[in-house]
This record gives sequence, C-alpha cells and structure tokens, in this order.
Amino acid sequence: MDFLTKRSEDYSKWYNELVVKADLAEQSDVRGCMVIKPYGYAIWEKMQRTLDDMFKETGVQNAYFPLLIPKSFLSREAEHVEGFAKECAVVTHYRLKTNETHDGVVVDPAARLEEELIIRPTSETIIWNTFKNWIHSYRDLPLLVNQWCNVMRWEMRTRLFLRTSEFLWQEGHTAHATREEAEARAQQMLKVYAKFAEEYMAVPVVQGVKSETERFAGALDTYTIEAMMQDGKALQSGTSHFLGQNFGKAFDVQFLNKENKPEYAWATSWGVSTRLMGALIMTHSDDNGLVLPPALAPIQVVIIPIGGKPEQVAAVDAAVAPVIEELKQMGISVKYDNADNKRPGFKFADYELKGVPVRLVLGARDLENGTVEVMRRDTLEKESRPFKGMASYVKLLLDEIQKNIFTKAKTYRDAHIYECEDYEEFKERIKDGGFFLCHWDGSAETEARIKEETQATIRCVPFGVEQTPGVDMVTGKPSKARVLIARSY
RNA sequence: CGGGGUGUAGCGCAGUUGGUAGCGCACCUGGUUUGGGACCAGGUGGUCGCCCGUUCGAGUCGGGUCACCCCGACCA
Repeated sequence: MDFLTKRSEDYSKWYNELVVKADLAEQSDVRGCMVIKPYGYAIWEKMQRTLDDMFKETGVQNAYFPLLIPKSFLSREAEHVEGFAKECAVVTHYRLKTNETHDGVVVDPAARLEEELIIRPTSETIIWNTFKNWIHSYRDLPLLVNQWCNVMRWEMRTRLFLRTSEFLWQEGHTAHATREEAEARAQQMLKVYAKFAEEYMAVPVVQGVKSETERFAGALDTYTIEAMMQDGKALQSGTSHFLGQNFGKAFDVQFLNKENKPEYAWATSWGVSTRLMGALIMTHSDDNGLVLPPALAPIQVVIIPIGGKPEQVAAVDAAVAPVIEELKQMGISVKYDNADNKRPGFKFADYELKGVPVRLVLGARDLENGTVEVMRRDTLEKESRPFKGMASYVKLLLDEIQKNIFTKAKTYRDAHIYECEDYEEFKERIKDGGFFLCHWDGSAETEARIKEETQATIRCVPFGVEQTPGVDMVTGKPSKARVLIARSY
C-alpha cells in the first residue's frame, strides 16, 4: 500500500491517510470539523461505555448542560476567559431571512441578540452558574457530575482526532467542602484515566503535574497523562484539574458548613476527548494499518470462508455456525464475512487495515482436515490450529494480544526515555523525539527558552520517578526535581 | 497573521510552442475467477476554483480573487 512508504518521511501524512483508509473519519467540508464514520464511532462508543462505567464506580453521575453560554458567564473568572477568549465561536443573531434577490438567505439584522452566546469551549462557567442553585449546605457535597458532549474551539490548524474545531469529550465537574477532598478527587480521576489508557487502550502513560504555564486556564493544578507516539512525540491524552475556589468565588457558590459558617465550594474538572482515538491509532499502528486492542475493537474476530462456489461457502457456513454462537456466548464480537463480492485476499488486507485483532480462515482443505487458520493482527503470525476448541483458544489469544501490544508500546516508550544533563546535547537529541528527564530550575523564563530554541515543552513533573536534587540543564541553577520534556502534538 | 505549495471526473494525477480534455483507481453491465488487495470486454461521469483581460481561439499567457494543504504562533 503506497501510503505506508511515506511513513518515515512524513508521519503526519501517513497518519491522515491511515485514518481515512481505515474508515475511521474524514475531514468535513465544514471548516476544521471532522466526520466520524461508523467504524470510528464504534470504537469511540466502546471507549465511552468503558469510561462511563469507571466514572460511575467512583460515584459520578451523568447530566447535561446547555451548548450555549452567555458571554457574561465566561468573563466571571479572569484567567479562564483569557485562556479561551481567542478561540470562541459566538452566536450573535437568532434569525435568517430571504435576501433581496430571493435566491439565498442573509442574517436578519433586526434579530441581533442583546447578549451574545458563546458555543461552549468547556463548561465550567455554565455548570458553576447552575451549581450555585444546587449547593447550600455541606450536606449537598460532594457534588459529582459528568457530561458527554461536544465542544468547540476555533483552532488555527486542525488534524483528524488530534485537534478539530469541534470535538466530542466528557467533562466531569465536582464540588467539594474541603480543599483536601477536591485535590484528592482531581488525582483520583487522573488515576482512572491512566488505568483506562493502559488497561483498555494498551497505551502506557506518564502521570504528572503541569508546570504553571501549561496549566488549564483557571486551575491551581493540572494533572496530566502523557503518551508517547511512535515518532517519539508526546500526546497529552487526558487532564484533571484542581480548580481551588476560583469558580466557587466567581459564581458565588457558598455552602454552610457544620459550624453554620459560609464557605466557598472547592472545584475540580477533568476531561478526555476523541483525541484518545488519535493516541490509539498512533501508538499501535503498523505498516499494514491499524492495530486495535481487543478490549476496544468493535470486531474482535473476523471469520473468512474460502471457496468460489456457493456450495463450498455453504459448507463453511454450516461448520462455523456453532463456533460463532459459542464466541458470542463468551461476549466476543465476531464477524463472519461470507460476502461473495470481495475476494479473500481483499478481505484479509481490509480487516488488517481496520485492525481486527484475530482472523480465522476456513476453506475446503480445513474442513477436510478439521483445522482452521488463525492469524493474530499484532504479530501477523499465522498458524493452523485444530477446529475443535477454537472458541476458547480465541479467547486466550485475545487476552494475549491485549497484553502484548501494551508491552510492545511500553518497551518502545521506555527505550526512548532519556536522562539528559547537558543542554547542547539535549538540543541535538530532541530532534529525534523521545521523552527527556531533565533538571529544571522551575522558572518560566527557562521553560520559554527551551520551547523557543527546541520546540519542546515541559510536559509535566512526573509522579513515581525517584527524584534527587541537581542543577538545571540550561541555567545551572539548583533544581529540586527532574521534569519530562518532549515535543508534542 | 508570517513563509511555502496546490486547485482539471467521486479520489489520485497528466496535459508539450495556446487549437476545443486524458490516464489510474472507484462506479455500472456482462463473463471468467476466488488459500494474500483478480482478469477480460464494454460503459457512466468534467462550467478545467471563480472573475476580468490578451487572442480568431485559453486548462495553457497576464492581472485579480477565493478556497484548501503544509511549515510556524495557539491548543484536549
């Protein structure tokens, strides 16, 4: 396939063509927007369901808030509005009318809104405006809500799944009686994201806290999971924010505590988006196309019969029917593709492109010998197995594939994490990608200089790394800890 | 908003010194095929991004304009 050869020279192009050819999504005619196609959406739905269950286990409930936010809400929190103002779409009118030549429509100038409405870039403001009415007592807390929705950020440059003007996500918003509880919640949700990424997506992530300049607009702390793509660049895959009392104060959300004293509520918010699809694609794909983790693959097993004549296919139909039933009983999603308008070779290539984890092939030869050809997508290895006991073998194989692609991704990532003490050396090596653990003096100036000179940014101060004091790689000033630096999407 | 590039069939592209539009894929019809992206024959499909100009004649030359893509700044 021709797009594969371009991979090394142009990773972006390779990625884009893969997304389109694997039938996941395509660019819309609408500026910066994306059409998610049924196959891509099926993967997203599986992600949604899994995450939703994980949220509910922590006591979070789903709700829904309006798409449109009055302009004045956005300006209540100073840092928040500054962070988002540059990328907001604004609704100014509520009516169209036929134009003078009666061949089109124009905006009716008489229908100008008194106050403009913003299409939500995120919902902290409208949700906290609502929380004001819901929270009166410490007994109302904690309040744990999540919404699945679309948001719009008018991005300069867009890329399928990774950055689109409109995207799908979930945004969780919680209110708490104490600082400690809110901070714990922000970290708890980061753990949920990390677990989801590693156990379901098979994408290893570095957890950590953002530097001040990389923080969410209006947050006191932003926690992040950072994944490494196959070109060595970082992808921020999920964030969880400790918002302090900023929104509580901005929207006057006060409650009476046990001592009957008024206090402002403490807040968190946390979100993951369709960008996770990008992470999934870029972490596992190979030269034959997508590689999907069995836990999220819409089709986990595809069965393809061989035979030109209808009676040959009918014989396979009959033979596989009980196995298909057995697999379904086990909760495995299986597709039997006996369509006669595509040749087997085409189907092989197509399901590989779409990342289906396991393929079973049966022809007259197999029926005679009581065998079936099994191919696993992660290694592309084929073997002939006894037909008997196939369903339970497939189940084991799916588990094995899930583990294997995680291990493979983690091995790759770990091999591209470096400690670096010398800035000149860093400048040279960062060009080839990878994560660098370096000492940083904690100043925004140093951070800005690194970004300016190398296009790399401080992704986070990682958790779970043994930290020893040292000296800043750039300035030579004392440093308490190493930070994770990388070029990113 | 800066730098570079591209607009010709659904997609990818060719089109010579200006002479009235072509190739591959896809699609449709028929047949032969089917254990790694089939083959043969026939067929459908285009205001050459848009406007103005030069010319007997413009996909081609000149001017303008619009759109999109890539590299930067911004971001989940």
